[in-house]
Amino acid sequence: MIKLSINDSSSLPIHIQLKHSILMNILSGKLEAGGKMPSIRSLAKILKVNPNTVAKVYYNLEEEGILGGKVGSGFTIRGNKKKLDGFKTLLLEEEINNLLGMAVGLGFGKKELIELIGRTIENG
Amino acid sequence: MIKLSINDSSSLPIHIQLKHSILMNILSGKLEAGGKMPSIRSLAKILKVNPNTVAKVYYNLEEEGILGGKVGSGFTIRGNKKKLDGFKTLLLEEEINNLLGMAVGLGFGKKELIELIGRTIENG
DNA sequence: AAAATTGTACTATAGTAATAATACAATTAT
DNA sequence: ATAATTGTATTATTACTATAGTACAATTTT
Repeated sequence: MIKLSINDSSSLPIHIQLKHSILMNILSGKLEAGGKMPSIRSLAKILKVNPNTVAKVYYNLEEEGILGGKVGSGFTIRGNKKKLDGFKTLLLEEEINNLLGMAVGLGFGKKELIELIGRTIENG
Repeated sequence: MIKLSINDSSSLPIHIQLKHSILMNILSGKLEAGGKMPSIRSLAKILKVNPNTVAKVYYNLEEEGILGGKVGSGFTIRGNKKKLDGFKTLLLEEEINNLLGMAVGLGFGKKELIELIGRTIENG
């Protein structure tokens, strides 16, 4: 089941959030490779967002080879398992590095950080 | 030594990036509580950014009690060690939860994640 | 006292993001 | 065949971000 989210209070533009959200759904397998994406109009309606904005995201993902679109039949998720798996690892590593950068910047040591992460994972 | 950074290719607006950057400098102790901030004009010149944008960030941090400004003498970093430490932990926990959310969303297990983090920390 | 610096405030302009509305062509469903 | 759906494209409008320029009052420096 697809689950997309847009946060109004986020400072990130909607099309960036939506792209990220769609990517997450594809990479997690909620949207299967080869399967069909919701139509631009239907998705726009569900998310209460302008169709132009959804189209923009779809076009963008098409340029990156993640989606393929045809008039009349809609957008399809392009297989390319390798590329998708690459994205997956890349995305997570990027997030880990963000966390690491912040922790180091704030003066946390490695041990301290790992400990805090462990605690957070257990309590979450 | 203060070290601020603005990324042109980021989707986040400059004033958000700058606020975050300043906050990091304060929380890490690079900018001491009670110390003076660079003047709006000088900081704007250094970062090659409009003075209005810097002012906006300073006003914003003033509202949150992090900074205090006076005409003629400039902005000062409001002590409140407790509040600053609170911010520090909050910021890091938020980042950890971001990572966790993404990992879970992508289908990674706790063990898998901790292992990957550990490896990334060592290799970083 | 005079000059320089600083925060504060305002107007104007340009670019991007997002919305609204409409139209057309290709495909699918009936 | 006809109708409905879908991608594609365009124009207009609004809001936000950032810049540029100017001006004034309070403080600091000289």
